[in-house]
Order: sequence, then structure tokens, then C-alpha cells
Amino acid sequence: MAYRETEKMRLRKAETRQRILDCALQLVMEGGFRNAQVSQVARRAEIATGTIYRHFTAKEELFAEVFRTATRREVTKVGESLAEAGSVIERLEQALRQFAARALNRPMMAWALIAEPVDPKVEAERLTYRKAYAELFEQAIREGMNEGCLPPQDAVCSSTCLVGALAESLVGPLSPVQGSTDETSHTSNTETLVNGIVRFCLQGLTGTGR
Amino acid sequence: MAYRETEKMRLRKAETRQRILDCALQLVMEGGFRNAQVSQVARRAEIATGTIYRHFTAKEELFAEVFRTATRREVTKVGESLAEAGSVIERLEQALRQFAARALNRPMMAWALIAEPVDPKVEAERLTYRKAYAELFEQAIREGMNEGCLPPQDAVCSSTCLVGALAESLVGPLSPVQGSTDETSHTSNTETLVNGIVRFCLQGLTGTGR
DNA sequence: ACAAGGAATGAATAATGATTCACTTTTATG
DNA sequence: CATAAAAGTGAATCATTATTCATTCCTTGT
Repeated sequence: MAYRETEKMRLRKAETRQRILDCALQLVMEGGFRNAQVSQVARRAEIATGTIYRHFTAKEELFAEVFRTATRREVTKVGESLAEAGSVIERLEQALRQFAARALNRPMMAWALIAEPVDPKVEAERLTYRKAYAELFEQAIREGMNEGCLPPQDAVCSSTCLVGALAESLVGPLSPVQGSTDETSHTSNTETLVNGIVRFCLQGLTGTGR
Repeated sequence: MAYRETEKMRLRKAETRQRILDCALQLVMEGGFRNAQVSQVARRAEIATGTIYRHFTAKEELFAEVFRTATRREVTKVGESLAEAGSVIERLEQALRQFAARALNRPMMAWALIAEPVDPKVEAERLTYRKAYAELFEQAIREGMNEGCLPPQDAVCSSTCLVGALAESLVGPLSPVQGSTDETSHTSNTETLVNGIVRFCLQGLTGTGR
């Protein structure tokens, strides 16, 4: 015998793998999944195309993981908002705002995660991700019902509606309409938009106007 | 001179064109846009592949039109619900139910229109289509505000939220999960689901529980 | 019947990108 | 250093489909 995988090597491999993931994520942030080809990822990571296949069995595998990672971050943030102090309603409002704010800050990323057409395997991740959001909201809603600050309702359904309303409202503003990296057009109404979403959603939950 | 396009020919051409559209739609209804290749459309329409290009400049053109047609039908239905007699609220409820019912009746079609990943040109049609729905709802909401049965609100935002909540709630049930043409699993909760959506949406609009 | 356009055909081509694989380089061990 | 085992390489291959175009087939008007 002559070669055994050593700790150092294991580490180096892990680093390369991570670099691939990072570069893939970068590309998605810059131009969505559509513009993130395997060869581009390789170039960005300064490795050969073939090397990527030593770390991932297929492109979809790689990008599913990219999606998962990006997503986890976002879900965590919303989860944190929901875990803070305050009434359930306040926390839900905070979470909705958090979601919207983060999306509007990284429009391309948000669009890629929320609405860009993607391969089946990645789309599957998207469903999971939306469900993860919904489940966070769902739990908060249940809490609210227990505390009595939310009326009895189907928590699953309500949380799904929340996610949908949020996503749909953001798709318009986020959509990378051909050749306009125009900052000015949206900036001003962002606040109004978010307020409108929050109002609708909270009313949908509470059945109570302001 | 010897050949001039005659009425008969014009008609025949129109028929072929229509047949292409019909067959393309059929294919989408059966397997979504993904399974609707140009060659398949040709085969189904019993013409040569090349013939399709005498009627449409490109695949995306064809399918954009398919999308538009399918969509128009749906939007019209919802529009009709909103135009019937009754209070604004009743009509909005009717429209929401109409939308959901039609979607659940033709799951593949609905999924293709609402959530399937599609080419950019078709995606553009999707945005238009969602906007068309939103505009119908928007108008009803304005009416409601004028009549005083809806509190003041941003009609655009509210209508967008409606569409989003509806779409998101349906995506789960509609998603063609690999290899399950299972009827039983959803059938029973359909009614519950729709009721939940309607409740959330109407509350979101009115700020009033039942 | 015939000539002059169009219309239709479908095999060949193009385009895009993922994936492979024969070969080179690197790493670990006796 | 020699050798075994991986890891890395990237040009070539494969796969999938849209699109083209040289050719054939049909209409139409004389």
C-alpha cells in the first residue's frame, strides 16, 4: 500500500467543495440560476470543470445544495424574528418585515429563491423552503391561538397564505425586468408596499382592522 | 402570374394554425410545458415539424400564445364571478372559490399556469396573467371601498396578496409529485382548504372575522 | 395542361451545456 | 526514490431540442 487519505487532504477537499458552493452561490446572486453553468462555477473557483464532479454527482445536486444553504440563512432570520420578545402579533409583524426587507435588499437572490424558473430538483428544494417558512409562521399562529390573541383558524392554511401573499407581492418588485438595474423606481414605494402587505396579512390572521 | 392566395387557402391555414395551438394546449394539459416539444406538437397535429415554423416564428411564440389563451379563459371566468349580482364581498368570495375550484379540477393545467418553471417569454405571460387577475380583484376592492363595505386600503397591494395567497395555497395540492396520480389524498380536504383560503382572504380585506 | 408561386416536409444542422474519461499531477507510504 | 492511490484536468462526447432549408407537393390562373 502507498496512499491513505490523510487529515490534511480531507481538509483540502472540504475546502474545495466549499469553494465550489460559494462560487456557485455568487453566480446565482449575480445572475440567477440561469446564468450559473457548471463551467462558470469551475472558472470562478479556479478548478477544472471535471473537478466539480468529484464533489457533486450532478449539477442539480450542487445547486440543490446551494439553494438549501441560501435558504437556511433566510429561514433562520425569520425564525429569529419570531423568537424575540413581544406579543405574537408583534413578532409576526416583525418576521414579515424581516422577510420583505431582506428580499428587497438582495433582489436577484430573492428572485432566484422565490420565483426564478429552475430545474426540478431545485424546485423541490423550493417547495421545502416555502414549507419551512410556512411552518415557522404556523407555529407562531398556534401560539397566538393558545394565548387567545388570534381567533381559531386553520394554522396550516393561514401560514401558507402568508407566505403566498408575501412572495407574490415581492415578485413584481423583484422581477429582473430585462435591462433595468434601475434603483429609483422602487425605492420610494418600498415602505408603502411592506406596510400594505403587513396590514393585509395581520388582518387575515386576526380579523381585526387597525 | 399564376397563384394568388385564395379565401379557401387562408381558411385552411387558419385551421392548421388553430390545430397547432389546440394540440400544444392538449400536451400542456397532459404533461405541462416541459413535455410539450415542438416535434410532439407536430406529431399530434399530424404535420411536419417545419410546418409549425410557418405559423409561429419560434417555440416560445407558440407557447406564449397557448398560455395566453388558456389564461384568458380562466381570467374571464373569475371576471364573470365578480360581475354577478350580490354584494362585493359575496362576489369576491365567489370569485375566489371559482378560481380554486377550476384549478383543482384541472390540476396539471393549473400547475402549468401557476407554478411550472417555464421559458422567459412564457414567464412574461405569466406575470401578465397574474396581473390580470389582480386587476380584476383590484377593481372589485375599489368598488367595495366606495360602497363602504371594505375599509380604506391599498387596492393594488391587497389584490396582489389575494392572488398570492390563492396561488400558494394551491401549489401544494397541485404539484405533480413524481409518480402519483393519486385522487384520494386530496379529495377530502379540498373543501376545508378552500374555506380556509376564503376566510383568510376576506378577513385580510375586511378586517372582520365571521 | 402548364407554369408560377406558395405550402409542407423532415432529415440535417445548430446550439447549448452537462457529463465523461484518458491522461497528468499530486500525495502518502515503504 | 518507487509505487500505489487519489485528485485534478479539460477537450471531447453525449443528449436534448429547437431551427433551418433543399426538395417535393399543391393551388391557382391562364
